[in-house]
Amino acid sequence: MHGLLRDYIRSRAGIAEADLERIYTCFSPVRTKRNELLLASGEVCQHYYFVNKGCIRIYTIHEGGKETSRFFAFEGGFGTALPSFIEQTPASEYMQAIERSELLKINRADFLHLVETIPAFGFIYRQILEQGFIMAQSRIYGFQGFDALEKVKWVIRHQPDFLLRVSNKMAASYLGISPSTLSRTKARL
Amino acid sequence: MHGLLRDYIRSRAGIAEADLERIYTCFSPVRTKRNELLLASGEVCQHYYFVNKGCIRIYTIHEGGKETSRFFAFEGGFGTALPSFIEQTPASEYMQAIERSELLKINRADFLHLVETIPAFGFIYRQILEQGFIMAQSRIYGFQGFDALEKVKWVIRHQPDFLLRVSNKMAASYLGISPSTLSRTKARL
DNA sequence: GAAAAACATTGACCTAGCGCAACGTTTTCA
DNA sequence: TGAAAACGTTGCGCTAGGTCAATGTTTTTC
Repeated sequence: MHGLLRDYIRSRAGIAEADLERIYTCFSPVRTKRNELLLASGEVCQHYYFVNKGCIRIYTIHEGGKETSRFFAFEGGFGTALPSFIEQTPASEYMQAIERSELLKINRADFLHLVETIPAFGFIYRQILEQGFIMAQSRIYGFQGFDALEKVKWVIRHQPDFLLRVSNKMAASYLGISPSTLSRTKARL
Repeated sequence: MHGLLRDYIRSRAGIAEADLERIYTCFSPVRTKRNELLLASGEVCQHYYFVNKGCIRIYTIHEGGKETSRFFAFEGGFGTALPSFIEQTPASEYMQAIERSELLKINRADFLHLVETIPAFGFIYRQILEQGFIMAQSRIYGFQGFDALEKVKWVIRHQPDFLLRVSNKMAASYLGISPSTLSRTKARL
């Protein structure tokens, strides 16, 4: 149950077995069906999720109903609606499991407590933030000035199975192009 | 000299006077002239900067010479080429003072040491990362689907003096539109 | 397992905004 | 302080990619 999580932590920081145990007990398993909503816009996010199996998507819906996908967490990744989770304000985003998934969730109080009392966990959280920051920046700024073809090539290079696991519509909204354009672009790869 | 920095820290975390002193001694003052380069692409970033007066810009140059501005730090803000600073890899970005500025800089070893030995400083760094992440996301994803006029209105609302302090060219490259389009857009506000 | 709903693909049309160029203004620096 | 370089603004033509709609395919639901 906690195998992937243990690997995640162990590979990033030295940690005592007792601390690992303490961490495990804070995470509880959740099973979802396909497209199950984990958080709706307007709610305050109370949990951080770790993906054992399946996939989480974070997205927003603009006026007019258009969706923008911000982030996907696959097996072995963490994900949450960070602004809401951190500041305990109503989320502007939605969070859903886009496949039948097995998740581990931890509530905010426990999470912050672990961050503050287990140095290795605090370190890992800092890493998550740093990496998230770096990834988001490189993806997004890299995209400035990319045309559709370059964006698609970029995602194929950096997340090879992304286009295979995610629907066209979601992938398009992640890349910031229309589904039609993504279709056309894939056709001429 | 350290007044702004003290305010910054004090307003974000309770901290002992002795720890504040320790922090000060790690920061050394730097004066720059207008457009002075602090870091060139390809170099490894060794310093974190705090802006006492003036402004720092982080930007990249694509093939073809086109610039993209990623981030501006004004008075009372922190800035660095984070990916390079964190991972000690050659930076893909440039960092410059775009005005005659007074900065405080701290080197990486001292910075990490403070993060690890002064809890309040570690907390503040985590806050910087969290806020940076949130800001970057909200700016960038908010822009998905914005047309030029909406982008300009957004920046006027969120950073009212931005367009006044930053050249058209830089502002345009920050908003992801061409200087011509920014000119035209401002003309019809 | 059949009807309905959502999705992918492709074609036709249209527009926001880009590149380029011209021209006036501001900044730089010797 | 004066020449040269950089910048801001505006006009013009072009194109990448958006919307809308039609058709076929997959998924959902009862």
